[in-house]
Amino acid sequence: MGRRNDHSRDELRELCVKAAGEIIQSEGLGGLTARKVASAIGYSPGTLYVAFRNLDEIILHVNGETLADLYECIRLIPDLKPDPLEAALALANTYLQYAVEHPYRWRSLFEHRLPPSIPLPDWFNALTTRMFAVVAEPLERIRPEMPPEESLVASRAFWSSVHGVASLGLDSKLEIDDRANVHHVMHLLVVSYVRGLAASEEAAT
Amino acid sequence: MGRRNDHSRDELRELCVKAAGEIIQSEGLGGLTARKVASAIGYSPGTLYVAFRNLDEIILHVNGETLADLYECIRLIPDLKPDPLEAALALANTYLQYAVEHPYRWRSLFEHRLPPSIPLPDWFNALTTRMFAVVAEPLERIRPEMPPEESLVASRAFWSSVHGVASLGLDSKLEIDDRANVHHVMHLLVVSYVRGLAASEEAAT
DNA sequence: GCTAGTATTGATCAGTGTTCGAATGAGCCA
DNA sequence: TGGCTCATTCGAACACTGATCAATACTAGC
Repeated sequence: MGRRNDHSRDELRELCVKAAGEIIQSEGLGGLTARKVASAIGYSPGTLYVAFRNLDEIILHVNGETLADLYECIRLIPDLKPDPLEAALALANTYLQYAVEHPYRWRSLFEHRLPPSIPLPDWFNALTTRMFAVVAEPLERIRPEMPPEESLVASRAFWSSVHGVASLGLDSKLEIDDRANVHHVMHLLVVSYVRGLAASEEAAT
Repeated sequence: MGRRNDHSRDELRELCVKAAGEIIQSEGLGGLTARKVASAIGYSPGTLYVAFRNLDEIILHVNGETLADLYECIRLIPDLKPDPLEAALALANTYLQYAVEHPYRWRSLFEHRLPPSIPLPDWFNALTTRMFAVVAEPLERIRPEMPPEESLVASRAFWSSVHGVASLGLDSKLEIDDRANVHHVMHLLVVSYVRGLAASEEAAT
């Protein structure tokens, strides 16, 4: 064939990301292949590589959408829950729920890794930062005197640990019976962490 | 060639796991291929498949060794640190240190995933359980009245959250400047969690 | 020295990401 | 309308992957 011009380059990129997202959603990151994406959008494999440098770049955009999606799920929580502990619990539960409902998309966020030399692009990191900001807000309400550096650390500690529980829990690496218990573990983590954070006037070493 | 009988089947398995472990250690899970393992032990690719069902099985054994290794690093900590908070800090720091020092081996523990239908073998799960037991002990000292189910949950919450911080931190997904700050985040997590756990007489919902 | 049987091989298969020369057809100008 | 140009698209090809299995080379027993 030759020039069809059915889609502009930007439309092509969008098509690729959409198709790749659907494949990841239903088959997982491991089920994603260049040929599948190509055939899903009705182009040949070679065409993917004029729209993106490689498959990694496509996956990165899918993950970006997932991050944005997750952000939408949590962004309003701090406003809806005046009580910091309740807000923290809602954030953690929403995260866990998202992971349960979109297991493959969520996993792709952590399964996918760029070659060690290549750093994540700025637009991607911005999505992460924005998310931490949502989490930081209720924690700051717990200890208003906390300096900004400290709140940064507190939000990272909180969000990573919530992620850790979700991650090991849903991978059944917790050696704990059923799924309900993952929620139990999450609850204990959040309650303890928030209570401990509130109790410590000086948290640094 | 034909029958060489240089090694018994068990020796062959050991050789494979050793070679695979070294490849993972230096090139990561992604750098592991059946052909590399075969050439490292001086056999042809086909021979791997008489010793193991597939590559996954080899990786599982490498991960098992890593888990055992990590266990050796932490097992004595509760005895050496009578103070529960100090023990918890030492456990978390040792975990983080292990992850920093053996990044590829450690990552392989979580990067590798069996097909969804196939559960982890019992001998592997036993290694995980054994590890949680070490972690549970200092936490029980914090709240001696805690029933066994509760201590199970508490140790899972603790260890998963420590893992979460290490995992996101070392993947530079924390959006935080330098590596020293990962330790800072870990410290805050442990101090807060332990303090909060101590404070809560009733932790369940 | 022969034979039986097994340990080992390596060519082979179907798949992967990625590349690039070749083919096509849209848009432009005479 | 005819012809030209060149961006766009294709798909064969490359080097690789995990896994299989008929053929082979060897050891052990007699």
